Amino acid sequence: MTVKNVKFKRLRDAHTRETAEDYVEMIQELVTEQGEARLTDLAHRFGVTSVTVHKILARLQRENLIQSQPYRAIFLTDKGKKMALQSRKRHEIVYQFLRSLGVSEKIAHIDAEGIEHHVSSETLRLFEKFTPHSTKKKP
Amino acid sequence: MTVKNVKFKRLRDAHTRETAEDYVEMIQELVTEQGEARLTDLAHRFGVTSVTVHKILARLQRENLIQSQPYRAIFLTDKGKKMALQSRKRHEIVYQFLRSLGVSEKIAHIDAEGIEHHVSSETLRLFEKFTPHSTKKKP
DNA sequence: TTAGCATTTTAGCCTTGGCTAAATTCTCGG
DNA sequence: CCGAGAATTTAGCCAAGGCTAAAATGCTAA
Ligand SMILES: [Mn+2]
Ligand SMILES: [Mn+2]
Ligand SMILES: [Mn+2]
Ligand SMILES: [Mn+2]
Repeated sequence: MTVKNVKFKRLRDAHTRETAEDYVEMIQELVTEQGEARLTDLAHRFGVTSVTVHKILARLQRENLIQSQPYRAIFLTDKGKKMALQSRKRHEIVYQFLRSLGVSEKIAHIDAEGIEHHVSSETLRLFEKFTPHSTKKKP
Repeated sequence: MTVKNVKFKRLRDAHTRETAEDYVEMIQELVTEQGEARLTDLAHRFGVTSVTVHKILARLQRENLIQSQPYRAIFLTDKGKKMALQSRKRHEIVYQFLRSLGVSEKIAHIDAEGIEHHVSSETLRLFEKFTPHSTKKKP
């Protein structure tokens, strides 16, 4: 592997991580919203079948990101919680940065969902730096 | 597919589009640099085996993006050229925008390689708008 | 000219993320 | 309690993009 194609290696690795990041983020969201995440909720949110979700969850469990008993709800492990927190933070920074440029809410949501998996920490810091703080005052 | 999850737009489809974009872009680059693109060149540039390239090229030919005879060089079709041009333009805008924020060359190259596939035309226009023109003067 | 090296192709394997069909398990209203 | 409907799991299919091993083809230098 030459120095030139390191960037394509990163891209492939990013792809294998994207699914995990989106899933742990969504599981966290569901647990916060409604106390637990069910397979069916995930299928609805991602717009795929329950079978697809089931197989992805098997991988995430194998990778020690989630924990669940057969026919029961899904919860994040400590490792999963850590990834979810980082992913959510990254997602939010990218989204707010796009909004600050003037990207519409709808498009910012769509683009952030993809971009979030490809921003290095260096780029992320710069996105933060150039996002005006909202400094919302209490009314 | 509800309106809520359009943003998750079938990860697999997104990935197959990304591969096509990177390949036609690279083929165009090789044709410009050295008159033709060979399978081996692509394998070297992407850091994968020639077998992997061969299979991807079969798909691209099936999708009418490239054209080639057995054991000969690979060329873009008109459709492929169109995609390559758009991809190259997008790639360049993303790269220059990241550089203008202060992202290092190395990291900007890596991040642009991933981000380029996830920026809508709306976001792209705003990236352009906020990238200072280089206005390099002749010495 | 041709032998050997380089390139391309074929065969066959794997993992991931899609799907449908069907079996299993759970849960809740009557 | 119990059965129906909902949720989950299993089985089996597909395509894409990875790989190694080996066969086929192309090319060039001696
Ligand atoms: Mn996300
Ligand atoms: Mn995402
Ligand atoms: Mn590119
Ligand atoms: Mn790319």
